[in-house]
Amino acid sequence: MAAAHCSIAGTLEALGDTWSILVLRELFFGVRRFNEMQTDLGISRSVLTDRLNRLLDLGVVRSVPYQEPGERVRNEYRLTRKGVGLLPVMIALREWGDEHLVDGEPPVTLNDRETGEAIRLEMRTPSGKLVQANEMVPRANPRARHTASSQAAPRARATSA
Amino acid sequence: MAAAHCSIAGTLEALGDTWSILVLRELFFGVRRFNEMQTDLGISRSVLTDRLNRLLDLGVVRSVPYQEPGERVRNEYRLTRKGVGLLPVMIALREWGDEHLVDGEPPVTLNDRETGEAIRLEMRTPSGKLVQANEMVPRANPRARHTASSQAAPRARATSA
DNA sequence: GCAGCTCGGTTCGTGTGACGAACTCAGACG
DNA sequence: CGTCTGAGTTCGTCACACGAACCGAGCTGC
Repeated sequence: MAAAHCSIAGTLEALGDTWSILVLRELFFGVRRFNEMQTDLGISRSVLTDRLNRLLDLGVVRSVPYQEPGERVRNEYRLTRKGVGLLPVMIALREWGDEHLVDGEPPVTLNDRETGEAIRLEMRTPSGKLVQANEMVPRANPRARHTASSQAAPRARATSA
Repeated sequence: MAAAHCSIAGTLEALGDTWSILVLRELFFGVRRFNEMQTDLGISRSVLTDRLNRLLDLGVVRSVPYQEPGERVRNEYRLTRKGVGLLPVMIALREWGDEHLVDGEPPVTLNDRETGEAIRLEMRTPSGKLVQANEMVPRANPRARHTASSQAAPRARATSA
């Protein structure tokens, strides 16, 4: 059952539920506080509590005490380095949505802070060659120990459109 | 409630359930047939039927008749161009899992068919500048019509580790 | 020509988990 | 003292995912 023979399954098992990625999106956008996330997302409070705890357990998020003037100390949530590593996932989801779901201008963009240019994902080899989707071949790594032996063995077929 | 003010939410609303992305992973790996997917994934047959129909409705997948010699005509599933557009999402999920979940060799890689080199995602501007996660700023697009006015307005803060 | 096989589903009863609403708790303020 | 606010917790309900069983179209062997 959904053995992590490939890291896609592992990542989805960790974060693939209805809300985790949306909570992370809030954090990427700078929304860090419980109530703010809850009203933004329309998530139920109990589920938000649960998701934040799971993200803490995963080490994707950490909680940081803060104090507004004239308020008591409270906790807010921030991405860890591990959490920031999910940025490409966010960008990939956003790019696909912008291209295939939204008509007209995309509602949010991600820009280089220095030049202001929009940021896009590219698929390249280490030598810098830009690769298109139909030029790729999945390959099982012979050096990896297989947790689940014969599941979904890649066929070395190219992805066909 | 989870309004698509940003395409991430839209994409997740379309594909963000437990199984859709794993079904797509099977298709990327060349697994196209109902039973094969079902046993690979350990998904219940009813849910697999439902997910495939949703993916067909979305236009991410199309069904193609095929006939094995000495068998009747059956249907298999293939990615459409729109479906292939999700490849960066897959790669991003895999890269994160390889880096943060798997210890040791990653079980599956994606390689350039021509040179055999591994493929990685990079974040760049159109002018070719490579950008790191902490050099990015989310920005609301003023020209986009807002479906939900004040939800989760990006703060123009950088993502902080 | 009918029994049996395989693939690709559909049906159905059960259980987990997401939901909204209400409640709790700790400190600041008047 | 009472009230307000942010951050949760508790609880009853309901939808959806689950496994197991069933269905049915076409091919083969007898």
